[in-house]
Amino acid sequence: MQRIATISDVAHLAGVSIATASKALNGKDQVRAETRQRVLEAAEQLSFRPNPAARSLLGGPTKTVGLLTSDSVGRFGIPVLLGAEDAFGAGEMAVLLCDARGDSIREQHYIRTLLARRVDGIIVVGESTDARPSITRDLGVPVVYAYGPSDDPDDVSFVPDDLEGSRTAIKHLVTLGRRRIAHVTGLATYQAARERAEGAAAALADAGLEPGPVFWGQWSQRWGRQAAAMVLHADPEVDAVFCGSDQIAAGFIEAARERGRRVPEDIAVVGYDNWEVLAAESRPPLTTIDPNLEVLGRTAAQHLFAAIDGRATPGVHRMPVQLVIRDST
Amino acid sequence: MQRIATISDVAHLAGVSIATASKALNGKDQVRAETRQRVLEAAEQLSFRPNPAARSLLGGPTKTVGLLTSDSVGRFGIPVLLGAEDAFGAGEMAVLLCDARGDSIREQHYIRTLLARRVDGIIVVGESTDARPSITRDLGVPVVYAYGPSDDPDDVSFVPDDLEGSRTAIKHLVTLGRRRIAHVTGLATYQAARERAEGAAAALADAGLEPGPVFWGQWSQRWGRQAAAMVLHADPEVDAVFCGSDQIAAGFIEAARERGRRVPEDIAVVGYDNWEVLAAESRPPLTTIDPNLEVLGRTAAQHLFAAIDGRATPGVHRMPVQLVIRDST
DNA sequence: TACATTTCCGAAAACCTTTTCAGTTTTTCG
DNA sequence: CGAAAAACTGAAAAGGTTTTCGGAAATGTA
Repeated sequence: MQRIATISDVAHLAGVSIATASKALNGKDQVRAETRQRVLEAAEQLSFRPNPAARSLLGGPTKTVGLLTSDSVGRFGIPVLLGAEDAFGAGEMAVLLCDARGDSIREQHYIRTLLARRVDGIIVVGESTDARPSITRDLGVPVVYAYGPSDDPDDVSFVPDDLEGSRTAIKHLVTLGRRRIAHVTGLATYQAARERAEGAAAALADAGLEPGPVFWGQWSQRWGRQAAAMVLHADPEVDAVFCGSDQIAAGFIEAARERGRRVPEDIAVVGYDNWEVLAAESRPPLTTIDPNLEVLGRTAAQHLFAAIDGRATPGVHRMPVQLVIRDST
Repeated sequence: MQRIATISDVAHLAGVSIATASKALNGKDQVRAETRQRVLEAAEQLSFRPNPAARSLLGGPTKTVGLLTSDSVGRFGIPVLLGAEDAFGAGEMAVLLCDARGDSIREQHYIRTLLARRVDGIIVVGESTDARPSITRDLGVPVVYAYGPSDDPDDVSFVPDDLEGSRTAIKHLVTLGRRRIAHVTGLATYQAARERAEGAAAALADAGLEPGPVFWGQWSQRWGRQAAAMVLHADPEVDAVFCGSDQIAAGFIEAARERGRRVPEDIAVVGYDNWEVLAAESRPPLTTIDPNLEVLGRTAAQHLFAAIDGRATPGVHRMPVQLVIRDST
């Protein structure tokens, strides 16, 4: 087992004092270029990494951030988390992972733990796009909310732009010449469902079409199948359906096919989420809206950096989403 | 924002020396009960949390572990990671998350970072059950491998027992009276595919049946559909198929149905992984093997605790898996 | 050469906690 | 009561890094 090199090992190898070594390594300008070079080489040779504990003892940054997920990291949390981890890794930050499992007691506990460890900032990853209680007040460290925004508009939040996403989906269908467009989505208790329906209605109005019916249900394949029956019965002439999730869309396609409708010839289907396993594997592969969650996570992380630097950017930021065109339209 | 209390604040408030306060707080037995009480109250009042940085500087445990994933995008890593996080959280451990994205340079970098931060131990979460190079040598901290074992048998590794899982699947089919059992699975370059095929063959032999054909392909739904055609063509009398993954099984079921075979009446199907979205939503819902990944992760974490305590348990430990019976058999 | 600047370097303090060791007080026992 | 043992307390050091400040060396000026 190799002993981990300390700065005094480096200083000794370079033949300078500890103080000089520190200054050389941190880019202070009181060191001759040639001396600095020697120190840097010594550090390289010993693969020296400053001990963050010692550093933070001085009151400096700990180069550590907390990643607090409110619910056991679901399907949506993961990419956000990865994007954030990616950005932090590049910034020499270490990420402390805390999964509160939807338990607010546990969340409080984790927040205290994170503060005791003197994290420089916290990212809160939500489980849905519904607003969640702010934890920012009096915390003493910057907080950025990703996916699920804070209920305090002065906090910094990043959410996917579902309004724009659903507009894009509808516009795509209209461009293809579809005129009778239904919308099948999840529970209206979800902000995501409400916003997607709202965006869809707005886009239909823009196109001079009357808003089609909205079918609210579960976020499941089963509901997609049920809804197919309802939609086709309610309006046999329907030529397109915009689904609030890929799961719903996958169920819808399946049931529509069984009823003899060809996709996309008779009825075009657009999903939401771009959940690869469903969207790419369904038959035909699904046109869908990709919420770019990894980019969202990365962006949130970068803004946490900024906030740590004192350049916070309050507000709920809507991140662009993307239309992924496959064979279902 | 209030200044964070230090132990000397506590000592001062309680009217004792710093040393006494420390001993009282850490349960050392050289403090009179009444003194201890006073200190504890003072700590409570100031909501004092010891600074882990200062603590770790002394060479004591940092109460921090590294969670190194080679590819956490993979859906297998996630539950393992959650289980581990769960166990650590309960043990007052903080988890440093590092995602090397399958890049060994990056992995080296992260390992150095973790060491510089003086983690007490590291869990390495693999992306597949194939053995991966050991990082344990000369590291100076205990390492436990979860899901993907180390290639060094002296390391501590935890993997799902695919051999037993596939035996269970076959036994289940045999119990149901099925006799002509095919096996459709992924690429033979995967240890998982090889072991599952091996276990299946062994179980068939145990039952006095001749091993059916094995179809190697991709881990995809598409391959499942293709394979259905091949299997049904090769042996029209086949009455069961054991698939190496739920994706394959889902594809198989779909294609079999299209060819007029009823599941499970004409042909029973068992999947592998218990990937909820596929297994529970397919029609009919899939009987499948659940590898219990979250338990595996938790167990690995607990054994890391043990290893940190000096009670390592070398070897590759095969963790039990579970048959989940649904409607496809 | 003598002096004033400028440049560079190193000693030491500070950060917070734990632990050791020596000193002080209390208790026990003959 | 006196001595020995036990119980308790506090000063100080250690751990790795950054920063401040004073001093030394090098350079420029008279």
